[in-house]
Amino acid sequence: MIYYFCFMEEENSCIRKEADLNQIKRCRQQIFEAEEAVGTLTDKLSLVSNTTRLKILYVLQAEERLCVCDLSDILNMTIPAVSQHLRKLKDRDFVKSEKEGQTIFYSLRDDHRELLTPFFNLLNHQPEAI
Amino acid sequence: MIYYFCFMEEENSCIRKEADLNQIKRCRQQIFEAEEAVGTLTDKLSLVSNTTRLKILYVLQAEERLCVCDLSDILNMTIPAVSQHLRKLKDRDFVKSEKEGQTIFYSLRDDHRELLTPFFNLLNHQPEAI
DNA sequence: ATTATATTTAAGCAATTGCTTAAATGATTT
DNA sequence: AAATCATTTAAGCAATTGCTTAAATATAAT
Repeated sequence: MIYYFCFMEEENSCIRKEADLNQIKRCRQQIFEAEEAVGTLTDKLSLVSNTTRLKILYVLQAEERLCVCDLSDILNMTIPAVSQHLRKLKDRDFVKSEKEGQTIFYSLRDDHRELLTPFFNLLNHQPEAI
Repeated sequence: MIYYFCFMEEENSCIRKEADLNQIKRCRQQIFEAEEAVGTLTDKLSLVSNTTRLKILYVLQAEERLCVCDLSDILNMTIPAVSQHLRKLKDRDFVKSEKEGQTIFYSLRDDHRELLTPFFNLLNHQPEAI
Protein backbone atom coordinates (compact mmCIF):
# COMPACT_ATOMS: atom_id res chain seq x y z
CA MET A 1 0.00 0.00 0.00
CA ILE A 2 1.41 3.33 -1.01
CA TYR A 3 0.73 6.63 0.70
CA TYR A 4 1.30 9.81 -1.15
CA PHE A 5 2.12 12.76 1.01
CA CYS A 6 1.79 15.93 -0.88
CA PHE A 7 0.72 19.51 -0.41
CA MET A 8 -2.00 20.38 -2.83
CA GLU A 9 -1.51 23.75 -4.40
CA GLU A 10 -4.06 25.81 -2.51
CA GLU A 11 -6.63 26.05 -5.24
CA ASN A 12 -8.23 29.46 -5.21
CA SER A 13 -11.65 28.13 -6.00
CA CYS A 14 -12.39 31.13 -8.10
CA ILE A 15 -9.81 33.44 -9.55
CA ARG A 16 -10.95 35.36 -12.55
CA LYS A 17 -8.44 35.98 -15.26
CA GLU A 18 -9.03 39.68 -14.78
CA ALA A 19 -8.60 39.43 -11.01
CA ASP A 20 -6.22 41.96 -9.51
CA LEU A 21 -3.91 39.65 -7.60
CA ASN A 22 -2.17 42.54 -5.91
CA GLN A 23 -5.48 43.84 -4.69
CA ILE A 24 -6.34 40.46 -3.26
CA LYS A 25 -2.97 40.16 -1.59
CA ARG A 26 -3.31 43.65 -0.17
CA CYS A 27 -6.76 42.89 1.23
CA ARG A 28 -5.60 39.63 2.75
CA GLN A 29 -2.82 41.49 4.49
CA GLN A 30 -5.25 44.09 5.80
CA ILE A 31 -7.59 41.43 7.13
CA PHE A 32 -4.69 39.61 8.68
CA GLU A 33 -3.54 42.70 10.51
CA ALA A 34 -7.02 43.60 11.71
CA GLU A 35 -7.98 40.03 12.61
CA GLU A 36 -7.75 40.36 16.37
CA ALA A 37 -9.30 43.81 16.49
CA VAL A 38 -12.19 42.59 14.37
CA GLY A 39 -12.72 39.76 16.83
CA THR A 40 -12.81 41.89 19.94
CA LEU A 41 -14.97 44.52 18.26
CA THR A 42 -17.59 42.07 16.99
CA ASP A 43 -17.57 40.38 20.37
CA LYS A 44 -18.60 43.65 21.97
CA LEU A 45 -21.01 44.64 19.23
CA SER A 46 -22.82 41.34 19.50
CA LEU A 47 -23.45 42.13 23.15
CA VAL A 48 -24.88 45.54 22.32
CA SER A 49 -26.88 44.32 19.33
CA ASN A 50 -29.52 42.76 21.54
CA THR A 51 -32.49 45.03 22.22
CA THR A 52 -32.83 44.04 25.87
CA ARG A 53 -29.16 44.59 26.59
CA LEU A 54 -29.02 47.89 24.73
CA LYS A 55 -32.04 49.05 26.74
CA ILE A 56 -30.37 48.01 29.97
CA LEU A 57 -27.24 49.96 29.06
CA TYR A 58 -29.36 52.90 27.96
CA VAL A 59 -31.30 53.28 31.20
CA LEU A 60 -28.22 52.60 33.30
CA GLN A 61 -26.50 55.47 31.53
CA ALA A 62 -29.32 57.77 32.57
CA GLU A 63 -29.93 56.47 36.07
CA GLU A 64 -26.56 55.81 37.67
CA ARG A 65 -27.72 52.52 39.17
CA LEU A 66 -30.61 50.08 39.13
CA CYS A 67 -31.24 46.72 40.73
CA VAL A 68 -32.27 43.55 38.95
CA CYS A 69 -35.89 43.84 39.97
CA ASP A 70 -36.09 47.49 38.93
CA LEU A 71 -34.89 46.45 35.48
CA SER A 72 -37.31 43.55 35.44
CA ASP A 73 -40.17 46.01 36.01
CA ILE A 74 -38.84 48.59 33.57
CA LEU A 75 -38.34 46.09 30.78
CA ASN A 76 -41.38 44.03 31.68
CA MET A 77 -39.30 40.91 31.75
CA THR A 78 -38.72 37.95 34.02
CA ILE A 79 -36.11 38.36 36.73
CA PRO A 80 -33.97 35.42 35.52
CA ALA A 81 -34.07 36.73 31.97
CA VAL A 82 -32.75 40.10 33.10
CA SER A 83 -30.22 38.49 35.40
CA GLN A 84 -28.79 36.42 32.58
CA HIS A 85 -28.34 39.49 30.39
CA LEU A 86 -26.67 41.32 33.26
CA ARG A 87 -24.28 38.45 33.71
CA LYS A 88 -23.14 38.73 30.10
CA LEU A 89 -22.75 42.48 30.43
CA LYS A 90 -20.77 42.04 33.62
CA ASP A 91 -18.56 39.30 32.21
CA ARG A 92 -17.54 41.64 29.39
CA ASP A 93 -16.99 44.60 31.75
CA PHE A 94 -19.89 46.67 30.50
CA VAL A 95 -21.43 46.93 33.97
CA LYS A 96 -20.41 46.50 37.58
CA SER A 97 -22.47 45.46 40.58
CA GLU A 98 -22.56 46.43 44.23
CA LYS A 99 -24.39 44.49 46.89
CA GLU A 100 -26.47 46.33 49.47
CA GLY A 101 -28.20 43.93 51.79
CA GLN A 102 -29.94 41.45 49.56
CA THR A 103 -30.25 43.91 46.73
CA ILE A 104 -27.67 44.04 43.95
CA PHE A 105 -27.29 47.34 42.15
CA TYR A 106 -25.88 47.45 38.66
CA SER A 107 -24.23 50.44 37.06
CA LEU A 108 -22.31 51.27 33.91
CA ARG A 109 -18.56 50.83 33.85
CA ASP A 110 -16.40 53.36 32.05
CA ASP A 111 -14.55 50.69 30.07
CA HIS A 112 -16.70 50.87 26.97
CA ARG A 113 -18.06 54.40 27.17
CA GLU A 114 -16.21 55.34 23.98
CA LEU A 115 -17.98 52.58 22.10
CA LEU A 116 -21.38 53.21 23.68
CA THR A 117 -21.60 57.00 23.74
CA PRO A 118 -22.33 57.37 20.01
CA PHE A 119 -25.20 54.90 20.40
CA PHE A 120 -26.62 56.74 23.39
CA ASN A 121 -26.37 60.00 21.49
CA LEU A 122 -28.28 58.53 18.59
CA LEU A 123 -31.01 57.21 20.87
CA ASN A 124 -31.23 60.48 22.79
CA HIS A 125 -30.91 63.14 20.18
CA GLN A 126 -31.44 61.86 16.66
CA PRO A 127 -33.35 58.61 16.64
CA GLU A 128 -34.49 59.30 13.07
CA ALA A 129 -30.86 59.42 11.91
CA ILE A 130 -30.29 55.75 12.61
CA MET B 1 -71.10 28.52 38.80
CA ILE B 2 -69.82 32.02 39.23
CA TYR B 3 -67.23 33.69 37.05
CA TYR B 4 -65.39 36.66 38.33
CA PHE B 5 -64.20 38.99 35.64
CA CYS B 6 -61.65 41.30 36.99
CA PHE B 7 -58.48 43.02 35.99
CA MET B 8 -55.72 41.87 38.19
CA GLU B 9 -53.62 44.70 39.40
CA GLU B 10 -50.56 44.23 37.22
CA GLU B 11 -48.45 42.56 39.82
CA ASN B 12 -44.96 43.93 39.56
CA SER B 13 -43.37 40.60 40.32
CA CYS B 14 -40.74 42.27 42.34
CA ILE B 15 -41.08 45.74 43.77
CA ARG B 16 -38.92 46.39 46.75
CA LYS B 17 -40.37 48.54 49.47
CA GLU B 18 -37.48 50.91 48.93
CA ALA B 19 -38.00 51.01 45.16
CA ASP B 20 -38.11 54.46 43.63
CA LEU B 21 -41.37 54.27 41.72
CA ASN B 22 -40.75 57.57 39.98
CA GLN B 23 -37.43 56.32 38.76
CA ILE B 24 -39.05 53.21 37.36
CA LYS B 25 -41.79 55.23 35.68
CA ARG B 26 -39.20 57.59 34.22
CA CYS B 27 -37.16 54.71 32.86
CA ARG B 28 -40.22 53.05 31.35
CA GLN B 29 -41.04 56.29 29.58
CA GLN B 30 -37.50 56.57 28.26
CA ILE B 31 -37.56 53.02 26.97
CA PHE B 32 -40.94 53.60 25.41
CA GLU B 33 -39.73 56.65 23.54
CA ALA B 34 -36.54 54.97 22.33
CA GLU B 35 -38.22 51.68 21.49
CA GLU B 36 -38.18 52.05 17.71
CA ALA B 37 -34.72 53.58 17.55
CA VAL B 38 -33.39 50.75 19.71
CA GLY B 39 -34.89 48.28 17.26
CA THR B 40 -33.40 49.79 14.13
CA LEU B 41 -30.04 50.30 15.81
CA THR B 42 -29.73 46.73 17.09
CA ASP B 43 -30.88 45.46 13.72
CA LYS B 44 -27.93 47.20 12.10
CA LEU B 45 -25.47 46.33 14.85
CA SER B 46 -26.34 42.67 14.61
CA LEU B 47 -25.34 42.80 10.96
CA VAL B 48 -22.01 44.39 11.78
CA SER B 49 -21.33 42.18 14.78
CA ASN B 50 -20.41 39.24 12.58
CA THR B 51 -16.69 38.92 11.91
CA THR B 52 -17.10 37.91 8.28
CA ARG B 53 -19.47 40.78 7.52
CA LEU B 54 -17.35 43.34 9.35
CA LYS B 55 -14.35 42.15 7.35
CA ILE B 56 -16.28 42.48 4.12
CA LEU B 57 -17.29 46.02 4.99
CA TYR B 58 -13.76 46.80 6.10
CA VAL B 59 -12.07 45.75 2.87
CA LEU B 60 -14.80 47.30 0.73
CA GLN B 61 -14.16 50.59 2.47
CA ALA B 62 -10.51 50.40 1.44
CA GLU B 63 -10.93 48.99 -2.05
CA GLU B 64 -13.86 50.76 -3.68
CA ARG B 65 -15.24 47.53 -5.12
CA LEU B 66 -14.72 43.79 -5.05
CA CYS B 67 -16.51 40.85 -6.61
CA VAL B 68 -17.84 37.81 -4.79
CA CYS B 69 -14.97 35.58 -5.79
CA ASP B 70 -12.37 38.18 -4.79
CA LEU B 71 -13.96 38.25 -1.35
CA SER B 72 -14.10 34.48 -1.25
CA ASP B 73 -10.34 34.36 -1.82
CA ILE B 74 -9.59 37.20 0.57
CA LEU B 75 -11.64 35.71 3.39
CA ASN B 76 -10.75 32.14 2.52
CA MET B 77 -14.39 31.19 2.47
CA THR B 78 -16.81 29.37 0.21
CA ILE B 79 -18.47 31.40 -2.51
CA PRO B 80 -22.01 30.66 -1.31
CA ALA B 81 -21.06 31.59 2.25
CA VAL B 82 -19.79 34.98 1.09
CA SER B 83 -22.74 35.45 -1.22
CA GLN B 84 -25.20 34.90 1.61
CA HIS B 85 -23.48 37.51 3.76
CA LEU B 86 -23.49 39.95 0.87
CA ARG B 87 -27.21 39.44 0.43
CA LYS B 88 -27.85 40.42 4.04
CA LEU B 89 -25.63 43.48 3.67
CA LYS B 90 -27.41 44.43 0.47
CA ASP B 91 -30.89 43.90 1.90
CA ARG B 92 -30.06 46.35 4.68
CA ASP B 93 -28.50 48.89 2.28
CA PHE B 94 -24.97 48.50 3.53
CA VAL B 95 -23.65 47.62 0.09
CA LYS B 96 -24.70 47.94 -3.52
CA SER B 97 -23.85 45.77 -6.51
CA GLU B 98 -23.15 46.39 -10.17
CA LYS B 99 -23.05 43.70 -12.80
CA GLU B 100 -20.27 43.65 -15.37
CA GLY B 101 -20.51 40.68 -17.66
CA GLN B 102 -20.94 37.69 -15.40
CA THR B 103 -19.08 39.33 -12.59
CA ILE B 104 -20.93 41.20 -9.85
CA PHE B 105 -19.02 43.91 -8.06
CA TYR B 106 -20.01 44.98 -4.59
CA SER B 107 -19.21 48.33 -3.03
CA LEU B 108 -20.09 50.28 0.10
CA ARG B 109 -23.17 52.45 0.14
CA ASP B 110 -23.09 55.78 1.92
CA ASP B 111 -26.25 55.06 3.90
CA HIS B 112 -24.53 53.80 7.02
CA ARG B 113 -21.17 55.49 6.79
CA GLU B 114 -21.89 57.46 9.97
CA LEU B 115 -22.41 54.24 11.88
CA LEU B 116 -19.47 52.42 10.31
CA THR B 117 -16.77 55.08 10.21
CA PRO B 118 -15.97 54.90 13.95
CA PHE B 119 -15.49 51.15 13.60
CA PHE B 120 -13.22 51.53 10.59
CA ASN B 121 -11.21 54.14 12.46
CA LEU B 122 -10.78 51.80 15.39
CA LEU B 123 -9.63 48.97 13.13
CA ASN B 124 -7.30 51.24 11.19
CA HIS B 125 -5.74 53.45 13.78
CA GLN B 126 -6.20 52.21 17.30
CA PRO B 127 -6.95 48.50 17.37
CA GLU B 128 -5.64 48.30 20.92
CA ALA B 129 -8.26 50.80 22.08
CA ILE B 130 -11.13 48.42 21.42
C1' DA C 1 -24.78 24.28 -29.28
C1' DT C 2 -21.89 22.91 -25.60
C1' DT C 3 -18.93 23.94 -22.00
C1' DA C 4 -17.03 26.95 -18.63
C1' DT C 5 -17.46 30.78 -15.38
C1' DA C 6 -19.66 33.75 -11.71
C1' DT C 7 -23.12 33.90 -8.85
C1' DT C 8 -27.43 32.85 -6.36
C1' DT C 9 -30.70 29.91 -4.20
C1' DA C 10 -32.22 26.14 -1.45
C1' DA C 11 -32.10 22.30 1.79
C1' DG C 12 -29.93 20.42 5.72
C1' DC C 13 -27.56 20.62 9.93
C1' DA C 14 -24.77 21.88 14.09
C1' DA C 15 -24.03 25.63 17.17
C1' DT C 16 -25.72 29.56 19.52
C1' DT C 17 -29.18 32.53 21.59
C1' DG C 18 -32.69 33.94 24.68
C1' DC C 19 -36.40 32.76 26.86
C1' DT C 20 -39.11 29.68 30.52
C1' DT C 21 -39.66 27.20 34.76
C1' DA C 22 -37.81 25.20 38.79
C1' DA C 23 -34.45 24.80 42.12
C1' DA C 24 -30.48 26.78 44.78
C1' DT C 25 -28.17 30.51 47.38
C1' DG C 26 -27.84 34.00 50.64
C1' DA C 27 -29.52 37.93 53.36
C1' DT C 28 -33.34 39.80 56.15
C1' DT C 29 -37.38 39.67 58.83
C1' DT C 30 -40.57 37.54 61.97
C1' DA D 1 -35.40 28.73 63.69
C1' DA D 2 -38.66 29.56 59.97
C1' DA D 3 -40.38 32.29 56.44
C1' DT D 4 -39.61 35.86 53.09
C1' DC D 5 -37.16 38.45 49.68
C1' DA D 6 -33.60 39.37 45.87
C1' DT D 7 -30.96 37.14 43.03
C1' DT D 8 -28.49 33.46 40.55
C1' DT D 9 -28.02 29.04 38.46
C1' DA D 10 -29.46 25.23 35.74
C1' DA D 11 -32.12 22.42 32.54
C1' DG D 12 -35.00 22.46 28.62
C1' DC D 13 -36.64 24.17 24.39
C1' DA D 14 -37.89 26.96 20.22
C1' DA D 15 -35.93 30.22 17.11
C1' DT D 16 -32.08 31.98 14.74
C1' DT D 17 -27.52 31.86 12.66
C1' DG D 18 -23.96 30.52 9.56
C1' DC D 19 -22.00 27.13 7.42
C1' DT D 20 -22.05 23.02 3.78
C1' DT D 21 -23.32 20.75 -0.44
C1' DA D 22 -26.05 20.49 -4.47
C1' DA D 23 -28.80 22.43 -7.83
C1' DA D 24 -30.36 26.54 -10.54
C1' DT D 25 -29.48 30.71 -13.30
C1' DA D 26 -27.29 33.57 -16.38
C1' DT D 27 -23.42 35.26 -19.05
C1' DA D 28 -19.20 34.27 -21.83
C1' DA D 29 -16.09 31.41 -24.46
C1' DT D 30 -15.18 27.44 -27.58
